[in-house]
Amino acid sequence: MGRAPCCSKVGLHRGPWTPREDTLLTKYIQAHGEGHWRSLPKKAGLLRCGKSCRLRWMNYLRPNIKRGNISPDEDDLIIRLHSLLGNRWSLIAGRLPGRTDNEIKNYWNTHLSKRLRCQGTDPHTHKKLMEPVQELKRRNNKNNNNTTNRSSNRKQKNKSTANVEPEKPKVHLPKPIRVTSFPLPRNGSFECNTLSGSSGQEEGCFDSKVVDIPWCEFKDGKVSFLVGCDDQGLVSGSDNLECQSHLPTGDNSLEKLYEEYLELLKTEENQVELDSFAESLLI
DNA sequence: AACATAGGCAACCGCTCCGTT
DNA sequence: GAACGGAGCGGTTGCCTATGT
Repeated sequence: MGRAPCCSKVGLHRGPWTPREDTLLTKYIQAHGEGHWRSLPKKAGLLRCGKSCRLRWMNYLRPNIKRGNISPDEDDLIIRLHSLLGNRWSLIAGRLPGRTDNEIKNYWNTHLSKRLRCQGTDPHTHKKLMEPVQELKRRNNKNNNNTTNRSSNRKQKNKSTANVEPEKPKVHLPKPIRVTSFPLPRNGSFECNTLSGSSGQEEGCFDSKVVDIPWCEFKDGKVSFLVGCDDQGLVSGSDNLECQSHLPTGDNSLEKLYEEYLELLKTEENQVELDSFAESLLI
């Protein structure tokens, strides 16, 4: 099913955004709301592709975006979520208030995967490696790897990993349910008072009619939730349609969320539930 | 001080999903 | 059911900065 590119690339700006472009985009969205990305640039007076506008807004201009300073708690949560969900950055980001999928993806690739390797854990499978990989000192491969440019270096890196690990068959994982006509900010707030779409309002949340429940499944007439949908802000339970799923946004609440998550992981029963849920996502 | 290289991150690309016609 | 368009996602790239020699 071929399709035309999302926009004509002729005459469009690319590369880093200027403050002026940021302002134009922000003002337009403040006035007209998100969505209609394809037509937005023209209306906003931007010479940008709609996708580019969307990305810029989602990752940098949205309100309540946290930048940098990922806390150790967040680190740990990312690692645990990755072990459950794999590279499904948007889902992981959805559990971390104020964080974007792009930021988490970058952070994973540049920090966490290395750290895991150093700790003797395979960052892909989260299983123990035979022996921990020594932390690579800067430029320690100068003698071993005489690549002169970055991209070939990267390609080399990819090749070498491909040699180590058998190539995984491409599996198309199910996406989270999108029952929305309005894009929900993924910075931690989503609402699901009921699945019929009536929404509670939370301070700081966008006005939304959205139910975006990445970790819930319908099975045998029951609805099961994993994280973020029960009255503790975390996991589990069936027949829990009246879930309170407001993810906390404050520092303490993130801590609380994390503690509850750990608590959940401690119990074998819940671990099984988490595992089976994760499996259900992968099938 | 100058250069080479690795690290980090913003942005792009291509693909898939979903809703509409 | 097919075609199409909008939107979202994950992988990859390219540029700037930091650091080592």
